[in-house]
Amino acid sequence: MTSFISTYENKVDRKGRVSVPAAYRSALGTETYQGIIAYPSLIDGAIEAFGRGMLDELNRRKLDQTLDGGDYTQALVGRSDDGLVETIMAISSELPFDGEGRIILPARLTEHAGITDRATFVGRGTRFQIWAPDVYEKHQAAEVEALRARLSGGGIK
Amino acid sequence: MTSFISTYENKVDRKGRVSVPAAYRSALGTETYQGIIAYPSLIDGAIEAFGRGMLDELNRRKLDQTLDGGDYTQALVGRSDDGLVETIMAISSELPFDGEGRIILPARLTEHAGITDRATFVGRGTRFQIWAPDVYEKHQAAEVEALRARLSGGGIK
DNA sequence: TTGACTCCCATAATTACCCATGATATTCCA
DNA sequence: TGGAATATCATGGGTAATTATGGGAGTCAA
Repeated sequence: MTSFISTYENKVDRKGRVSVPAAYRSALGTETYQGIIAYPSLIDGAIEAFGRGMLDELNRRKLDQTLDGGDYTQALVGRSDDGLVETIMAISSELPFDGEGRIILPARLTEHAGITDRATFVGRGTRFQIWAPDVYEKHQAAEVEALRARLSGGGIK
Repeated sequence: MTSFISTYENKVDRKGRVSVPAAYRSALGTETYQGIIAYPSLIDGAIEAFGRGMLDELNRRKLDQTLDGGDYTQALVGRSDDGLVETIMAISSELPFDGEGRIILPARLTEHAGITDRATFVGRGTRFQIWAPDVYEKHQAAEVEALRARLSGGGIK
């Protein structure tokens, strides 16, 4: 199972290139396509990213579900109720690695995330995010604080 | 089931390496990945650690749950729970063993725990903690005292 | 030409890998 | 059963490989 964990802050050079952390690249190692899939987060001011394997898995399970449910129209024509997967496909970019494991972030994505010369890669298990460092720092502090409050309340062992 | 017990105090050398107690390593023996997962405790001034198997299990269950339920929204945008797994993934580090069963503690973690040249490994059953020896000593004394007070008061049945 | 992009090479810092040592344990066998 | 041979462990250090980063040369299209 590919698994993205930990956070890394890397530089974005003047050509717009940024190294994908080696740990993430090796997590993607088994995949044939050398690169990542990315799209602007629908919730956070960040970039969402994952491997092609994850994309295929999503499509496969979605197809299974529609076929098993007898919804052939949906399977063939590709229309679902919420259209989320189709929408994600539409707004996603394929970002191939160069020889050194770097990608070029399209302007559309850096603008959404407010990324200029530095980028923070944040592991989320099955996928990862790319943030502007200062934005992420605030977001993360709030996230941890909420979790800590919940833990001290005895919610998790 | 992997099970960590007892405490050990080991040296942190000038390269930042520290031996994981052999008893803990053999408890992890069945796992394919040779190393541990660690993150700063949200409650104590210590490092929390466990095997890779536990992390994968967390991820797998989360992914299956969201995809099998047809909840692509959660799988894609990551709001399938209140953020616990997401946050743990972000603040965790993957620490692989070298040939001698040592790990390198990232600065982020040693600073959180106040660890400099020595580290105390504390078994907690399914997981273990890493403390600065002097900090742990005080913490442990207080913990024992609280427990003693509770027991003598007849609070436990 | 001017960008935008890909491929290739260079480098400093970090990390991984290998071997060595002393201190404990453990095994073996006469 | 006593004691030597053998393992295991924590620790230290040297060296090769990897990583993140920067820049130049070549390609293609407008």
